[in-house]
Amino acid sequence: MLQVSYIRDNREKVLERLAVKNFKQPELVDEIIQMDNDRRQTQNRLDNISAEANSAAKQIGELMRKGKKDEAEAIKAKTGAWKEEIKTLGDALNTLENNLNQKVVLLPNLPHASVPKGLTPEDNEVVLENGVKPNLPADAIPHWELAAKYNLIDFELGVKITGAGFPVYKNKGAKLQRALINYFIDEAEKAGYKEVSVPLMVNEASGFGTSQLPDKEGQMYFVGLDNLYLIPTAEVPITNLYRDVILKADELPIRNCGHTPCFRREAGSYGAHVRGLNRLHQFDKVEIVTIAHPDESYDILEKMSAHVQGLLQKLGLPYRVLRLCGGDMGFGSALTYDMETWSAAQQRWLEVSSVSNFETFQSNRLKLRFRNAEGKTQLAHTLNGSALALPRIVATLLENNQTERGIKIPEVLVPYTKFEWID
RNA sequence: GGAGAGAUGGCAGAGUGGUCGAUUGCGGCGGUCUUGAAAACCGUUGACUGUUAAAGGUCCGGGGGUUCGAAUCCCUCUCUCUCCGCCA
Repeated sequence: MLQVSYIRDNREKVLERLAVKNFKQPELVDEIIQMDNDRRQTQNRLDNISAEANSAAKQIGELMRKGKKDEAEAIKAKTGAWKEEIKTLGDALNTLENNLNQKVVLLPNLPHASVPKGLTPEDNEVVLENGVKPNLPADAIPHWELAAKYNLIDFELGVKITGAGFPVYKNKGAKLQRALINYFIDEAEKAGYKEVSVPLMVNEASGFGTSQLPDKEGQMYFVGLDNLYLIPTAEVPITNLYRDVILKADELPIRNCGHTPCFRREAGSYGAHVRGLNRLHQFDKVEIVTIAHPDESYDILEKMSAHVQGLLQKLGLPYRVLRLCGGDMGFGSALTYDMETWSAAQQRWLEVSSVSNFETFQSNRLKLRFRNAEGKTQLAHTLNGSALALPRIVATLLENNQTERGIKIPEVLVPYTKFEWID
């Protein structure tokens, strides 16, 4: 959520930046400024009357104590009108604030200066490409066929017990999951991220804090009886650990990592591109989250990106890094890098990670602050990224590493899987 | 699920209608002392809003009410704890 004071002071810049994100309602900006003026005016009137009423109440108290009842009664007689006006103005202020908030929440974050203009994924900027795309034999098959051939994943069984998009992993397929999770966590810890294990359901306040709510209810599973949401990503609970917290400057940056399953309704998805592991309702992911000083957050974003790339390199997967264009970026992000691996059997890039700097967009909602050099509270920056999401990694590993003998497990994973081949 | 108790500043914990944004202790910060540290002593220490800076305003779990005046009284919601029951 943008800060109203910032919008007020930087109207032109806000409009210019929102245009990069192809924001459809630029008129909201002026509406918000106008509403904020009204709000401030009302607040001012309310404050003044409250001040009068407060001092009158004090006088009455004093007079009563001195036994000057008549004088006290005289002042009391005047308070009725104030009281009424305080009530009226208070209600008006409430309404104004609510209306204002409802509008502010509609504004996406302002994109960083380096974000390319553009509307669709085709407009994303390829930052770099790394690794060698394997030349598979002509009879190479996609991962869903490999999964069946080697009895690794049973999609139909998942449909029986839950529904489409909830696969059952079996045999070496299940072991590979566990190996990847442990490997990713170990690597994150080596890079300085402290592991946390967090709840898989969150309340509404948490959903709001990381900007899933309001508006993206439709993407999350909701447990109505208890008013809880299943997490679409560990970003939500891990970032919300620091909701309503004022940190010391020397505690920054705070780095956390965690593994969770993620639950996504993926309403509206369909077609060949969602086959197999390409798009699921439940999947496992290791997430890295950083709370950073604003001066450092972009350096840290690069480091987080480098960490993710390091994982892909060690796994021997060809990948590329995209700088998302304004139109393809998430609502709350200021700058996002997507990492995609090359799936050789499907002949397409698969997104396996997304690393973003949210600047103060989340922290303003979270009330996540730190005490700066002047001793004042200041909003921190929040960043997060997948390191990594499992299913498409599994898909790419299976497809790219298929040989006549079987599927070769990358060396770095062998200590975790305890086997070298799926055959 | 049943019964009871509770929610106050970073933490602990006072405060039951007025001078309370809130006693005190711990913690934090600054200082004295010390080669340095500890101890001791002195001072300081909530957030938001607002202003050039002040003043002022708001906040004692959330919301509503009573009153000239509410941390304090009333209603309501949420959460936490204890005991009982059930249970991985």
